[in-house]
This record gives sequence, structure tokens and C-alpha cells, in this order.
Amino acid sequence: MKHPILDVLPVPLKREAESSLTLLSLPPGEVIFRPGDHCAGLPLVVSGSVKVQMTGVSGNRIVLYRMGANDICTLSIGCLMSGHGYRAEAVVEEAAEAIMVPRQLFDQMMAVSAEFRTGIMASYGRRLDDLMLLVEEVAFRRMDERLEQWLASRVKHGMISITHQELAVELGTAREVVSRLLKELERQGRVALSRGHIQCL
Amino acid sequence: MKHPILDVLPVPLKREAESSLTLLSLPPGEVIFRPGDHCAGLPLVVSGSVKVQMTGVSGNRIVLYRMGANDICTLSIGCLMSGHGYRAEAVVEEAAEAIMVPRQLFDQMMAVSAEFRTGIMASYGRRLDDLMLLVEEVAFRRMDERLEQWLASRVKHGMISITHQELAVELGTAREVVSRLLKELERQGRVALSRGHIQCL
DNA sequence: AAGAACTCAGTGACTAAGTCACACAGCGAT
DNA sequence: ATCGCTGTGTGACTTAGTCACTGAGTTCTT
Repeated sequence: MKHPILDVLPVPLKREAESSLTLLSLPPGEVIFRPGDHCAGLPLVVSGSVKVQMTGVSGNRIVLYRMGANDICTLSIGCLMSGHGYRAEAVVEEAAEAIMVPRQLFDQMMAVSAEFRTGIMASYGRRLDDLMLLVEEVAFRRMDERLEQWLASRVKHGMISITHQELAVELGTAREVVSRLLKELERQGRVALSRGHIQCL
Repeated sequence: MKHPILDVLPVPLKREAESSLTLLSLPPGEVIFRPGDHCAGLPLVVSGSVKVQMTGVSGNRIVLYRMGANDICTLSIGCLMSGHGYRAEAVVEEAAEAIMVPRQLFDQMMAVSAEFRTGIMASYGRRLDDLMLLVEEVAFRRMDERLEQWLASRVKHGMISITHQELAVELGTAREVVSRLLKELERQGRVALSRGHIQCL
């Protein structure tokens, strides 16, 4: 099976998982779950990239975190256990492959393997850490710094394809703020702007 | 034993827990853990109130959430599992009682009881939800609304004992901002201010 | 009891960020 | 070429955060 958390399972259970679970192919733009949705099982991300974002009462959105290869959708466990609907939304960015582990099988895995439990809990811990850092970032850091850091962290060949609106959702701010900060960077000769693209120099 | 999560355990393990675990008394102001601390075990809060806050790179602090009676310090599980130090700090507000479950015993409980596992995971889910709501609040909601809501949520007999600085940490903003907003509320005749106290009218 | 030392609160001046309203540019469809 | 849609630029204004400083209320000293 293609997800490392399954490799820690004892052989019989691993076999069962391999035979009963299928690899889902998720095209970019696909919405895996939306606010209010009920949780069908635990998604394990095998490849690609999925962003998790939430919409506030005000209608504003913000990206909370991303999941990549080998990640576990920890958010789903809470929904699975408490029966609440999701509060956030998951959208595929780069075409992804995922495995959906149904609740019953998940329970079995948790019961049987200490290593599996540790993996799940550690994943939870990381997510909690991510969110704590995000709170700090949103509450205290300057937007120009955050923007530059975001750009630096995901340039590919000096070029990024994204609209100002999308970038605003990444940072949890308004489109106008992003436009103005980018314009200032352009004036400083640090980037070149064109419709839907940012060229980092 | 005094914490409900322990009641779901099978009798032998519950007995063992009752005999080996002691109830810790924590006076107000006591720091249960600080950033960087290593995790000794899973704290279960039996009574009282504990706030969890973090300090940003800028030195600013913000309260992330509170734990009350019957809560589980979910944050500790991540540290326990991954071996990382804490990123936040826990401070006792109202004198609290807590039980500290050492890692080995916690592992045993997780191994033995499905109900215990479900309780732990559900607690994790709630904490994630809290933090997601906090992100939204900090990113998008107006400070005056947040301040009024905070006051409304914890008035006792119309009176609150807190300094503007402490209130600023609750909301993740600057002391001056709190002072100004409170002064405006006083001008509107909604509160009466005195050193260290806010009287809600 | 008087003064020193400390904590808490108030405020002006300024910068950063968010909101609102609107103009206009790039691009695809007809 | 024109229309319509989406994306971007900008001015004017409000809200929030920062800096520097004053002064008021407490507690400690002697």
C-alpha cells in the first residue's frame, strides 16, 4: 500500500487494507469536503497537494494549512469521533491520490497497532502546532513580511501563477491590501506583475 | 477517580490508575509547562481553570484556549508522541486539581479501551475546532466586537477584575488598543472603569 | 507621614491594514 | 469591433498597532 502509516500495521490487517481500499484520483479543483459535510472516513493523502481553508462569518476566507504526500487528514478524525460536520473545506490543488479508510477499519487499526496510534497522534500534534503558529502569524506579524515569505516559499523558476484575490485568501487579508503591497514590491524592482502572474526577480 | 475519561476504562486498569495516580493541587499563577519544556505525561484537569497562551517572535502573547473541569490537555499528547517541546505555556487561573498520567500508562489505556481512544480523539477534534475559530476571529473580526463579546462571556455579578494588559493578551492585541476601546465604552455609559476592574452596566 | 518605586491607565502622533467605491485593463466569445 | 467577465489599480476613509510620554493609584521604605 502507498501510504507509510499503513506500513506500520501488522501483516494481516495490512493485507485486508490493501485488498479492500482503493486509490482515489482527485483532479485539481475537486472539493473533498465542505463545511457541514459529514465525515465518511479518514483520508490519507498519497500524492499531490490539498489545501484546507475556512470561511468566516464575514464571508472572508483563509487557508489554514496544506496536506501533501504522506499526510493524514487529521481534521477528519475529530469529525469521525464527535460526529460533528466539518467546519472547513478541502480543495485539491495539484492532482492528488488518496485512500479513504472507513471508520470501522480505522477503529480496528487503532485497536491493533501501537505504532499506528502513535503515528495518528503525532500527526494531530503537528496540525495543532501549525494552527498555533498560524494564530501567532495572523495576530502579530506584518502583512508585507508574510507576503514576501509566502512568495519566497513557493516560487517555481521565479514565476508564480496566482491572482491577487487567491493570494489574499492565502494570507487571510483583503485583495486590495495584496495589490498595494505587490505594487510596492514592483516599484522596488523586486517583482514583475502581470494578469494572474507574479515574476520574482 | 475524578476524571470522566478514566471512568470508561475497564475495571482492572481503572483500579491501577486509582492506586498509582495522585491528585495534584495547583495554585493560581502556577505554570504547568513553558515553551520548550519536555512533556512528562498527559494532564487531566479535574477542577479549576487553566489558560494556554503562546508568545510570538515579536514578544506578543495571546491566549489560545482555556481548560476547565473534565478537560484533557490535548496539546500534551502531541509533545508526548513526537518528543517535541511545548510551543505554548499553561498557567493556572482558578486554583485547579489535575491528574498526571505518565506516558506508559497512557499507552496502556489507549491500547485497551476503544472508548478511551474515542474520548481522546474527540477532545483533539474540539481543540482543533477551537483553534480554527480563533484563527478566523483574529483574522477577520473587529476588535471592538471581540472585546465586548469577551466581556459579556465572563462577567460575574457585573464585575470583572483584570488589567488592560491582561485583556490585551486575551485578545492578542496591544494594551493601548484595549484602553481606547474601553474608554469609548465608558463614554457610551456601557461600563465603568477603575484600576484593575471593569464594571459592566 | 512623606517620599520613592512600581504598576496601571490615558493620550497624541504616526504607520499599517482593512473597507468602500469606482475606473479601467486584459482577454475570450459572439 | 463590441460586449461581458474577471482581474488589477487607486483614492478616501476607518480601524488597528506602535511609539513616546504623562500622570494616577498602590505599595514599600524609612
